[in-house]
Amino acid sequence: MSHFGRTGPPDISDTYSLLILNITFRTTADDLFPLFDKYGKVVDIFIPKDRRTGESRGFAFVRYKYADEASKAVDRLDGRMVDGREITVQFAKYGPNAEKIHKGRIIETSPKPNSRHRSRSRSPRKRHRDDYRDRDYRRRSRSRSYDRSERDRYRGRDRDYRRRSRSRSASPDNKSRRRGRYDDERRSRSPVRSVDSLSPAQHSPSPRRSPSPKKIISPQRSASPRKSPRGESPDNRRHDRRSASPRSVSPRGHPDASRSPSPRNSNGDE
DNA sequence: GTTGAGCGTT
Repeated sequence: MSHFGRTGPPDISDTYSLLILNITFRTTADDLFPLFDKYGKVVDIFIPKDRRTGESRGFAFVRYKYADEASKAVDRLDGRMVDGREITVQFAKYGPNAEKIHKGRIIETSPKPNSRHRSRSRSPRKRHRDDYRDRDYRRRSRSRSYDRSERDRYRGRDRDYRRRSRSRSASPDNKSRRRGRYDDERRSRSPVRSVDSLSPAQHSPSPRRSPSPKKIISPQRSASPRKSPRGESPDNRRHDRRSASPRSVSPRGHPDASRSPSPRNSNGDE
């Protein structure tokens, strides 16, 4: 059952490969096997997974032993609802090594080395989901050496690079525009570490909220530092830094109240 | 935890 795809290509000499598209990211070979096996002898089922996340990429390859059975499976299973999605079943056009395939069967061995490596003239794709992947990988790319070496090993396979070759080189405007909601979430909690990297001076409850850093000490504040119930909240501090105008904004909406406590203190107190 | 055009591994 689960042995599909784990032992490598068992026998591609006389098999007919079917490409299954639009399967869910949770669909496994075990889920597909009973379906396809009903229409013929299934030699192998392979679901390409992402090397980094290990998740399914959303399509699968089913290899039949006989062409007529494969053809029948295409006819019967194409458009079939699997796991809530309508799958697309068709004969594979390319082999594992970029061989040309006719009706799922390899009719040509790997192309000449000096010739064009990959004659896969595919229509331009958009790959918008690379955005999430890219940021996701960078996040867990703590060990770059592993990720790097892994990519090197698979260098030459455009399908491994097609997803990476698009971003990075895009204009900054484009990048910011293509950010999805996931990026927003990440940025939302980014400030957290910013606070962590702040200097200790900013960590302490900042009594200096007046525009004049020199005269930060106020007698009233020193005498009653607890006057403001939320004046020492870390969240408040962070908010102040962003607002850059803490005193101009009063919780009650009275700007005068902020400065009224000691208008002369600001200049006469020292 | 999410997503959705397409062609593949120990």
